[in-house]
Amino acid sequence: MIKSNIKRLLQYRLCLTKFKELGYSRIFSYNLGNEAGVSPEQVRKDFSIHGITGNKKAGYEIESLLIILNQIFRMDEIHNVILVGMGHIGTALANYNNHFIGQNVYLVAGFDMDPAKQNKKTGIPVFPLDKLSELIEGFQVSTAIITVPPVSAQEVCNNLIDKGIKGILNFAPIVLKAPKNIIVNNINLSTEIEAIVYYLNQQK
Amino acid sequence: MIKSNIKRLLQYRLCLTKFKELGYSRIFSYNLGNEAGVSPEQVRKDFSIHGITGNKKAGYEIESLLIILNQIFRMDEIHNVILVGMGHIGTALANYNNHFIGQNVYLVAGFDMDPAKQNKKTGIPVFPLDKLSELIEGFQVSTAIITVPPVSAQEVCNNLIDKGIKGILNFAPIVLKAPKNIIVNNINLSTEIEAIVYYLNQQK
DNA sequence: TAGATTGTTAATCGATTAACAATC
DNA sequence: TAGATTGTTAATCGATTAACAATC
Repeated sequence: MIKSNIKRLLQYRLCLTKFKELGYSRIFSYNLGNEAGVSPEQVRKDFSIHGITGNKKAGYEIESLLIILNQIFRMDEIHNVILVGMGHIGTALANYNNHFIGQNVYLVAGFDMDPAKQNKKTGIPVFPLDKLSELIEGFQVSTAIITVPPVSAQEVCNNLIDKGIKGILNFAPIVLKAPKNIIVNNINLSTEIEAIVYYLNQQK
Repeated sequence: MIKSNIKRLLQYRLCLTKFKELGYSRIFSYNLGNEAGVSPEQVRKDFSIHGITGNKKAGYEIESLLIILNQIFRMDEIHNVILVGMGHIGTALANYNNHFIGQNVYLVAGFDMDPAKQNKKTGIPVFPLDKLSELIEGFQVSTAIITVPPVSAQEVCNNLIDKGIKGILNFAPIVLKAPKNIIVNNINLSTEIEAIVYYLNQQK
């Protein structure tokens, strides 16, 4: 499970980029918290955890904050990512190419067992699964996105780990089982909608 | 923010459906926890919170568990959902029609300001934004999905709330601001990948 | 019955919030 | 300087885990 603290830091980074584009050079915890939807104390605490300090009177300098955050998240290095399953969601992510994912994160290849999908025109080249090893090694990929149907997700997951993948973002609606040293982030889009429906009914 | 307890209950529901299809009629907290990736104690505790009880020796009956969960999440009623922004992600979700979202949750209409997107062939009809009121009222919609670019997301959000929407699933990479009575679930896909990259580097 | 499983209470853990001294 | 803001410590809150009596 991804820590809230980490998610918020990444959110702060987005907000800071926005403030920078608006021409700001310094910012207070209050402004950043307001933009990120959290309290100023939470912002300072989050920074404190990672040893990030500001200026007692003048808040934080946006530029240096961004540099520190980029270091924490290794955004100064290139991270190649692959995607398995060129269905609707997979194709959508591929069409963003490296735009949906952050700075210096690149979707270098897609995979699908269906030859028709392999010829499909998307933002990234699509290969059959027997090319996995070759491309993972060639592009030095350690992170993969799974967008296959739930029945085949665990099998694909095992296959990816076997080929050297260490981190997985899974969109298939099952909880993937993997060794503890593998980072698995399960996202279930239907659950996110159903939870909203639940809370709406709670209000009544 | 969605409680973990609620997310897990929805996950249990998926697992139970799977077990049912495999022909099982009863299940122990251990089996369910194993499938959902949590401890048996966590399963029992989650059930306990909602007053769900099993049988001291024979575990839980799958069929009645599913009935109770469906009641908790109002899955016996129809929930119509709309989607604003027919870009890559929006189109992908629309193409699933009501398959990506749960039982009795239907994507009834998409919206986009671009007339070209309005004619695009997708699983759902696409309208200009001035039809929002008409369709929200006609289909009695209270939940919307936002898949527009970040610059227009807050404006779309305000517009939706103004038209009577009470719950929002937001894929735009900003934290939407909304009154407390509005349920907002912000999902940032790039953050999910970047968090994995972070944890992978932590291991080194 | 004996053994296994539930349901709940208590203990622990972690995360958020509050408070406030330090200080720019 | 006075006032505002940070950074950290302590307090609170909530969620998870452990323990175990009840019991099928």
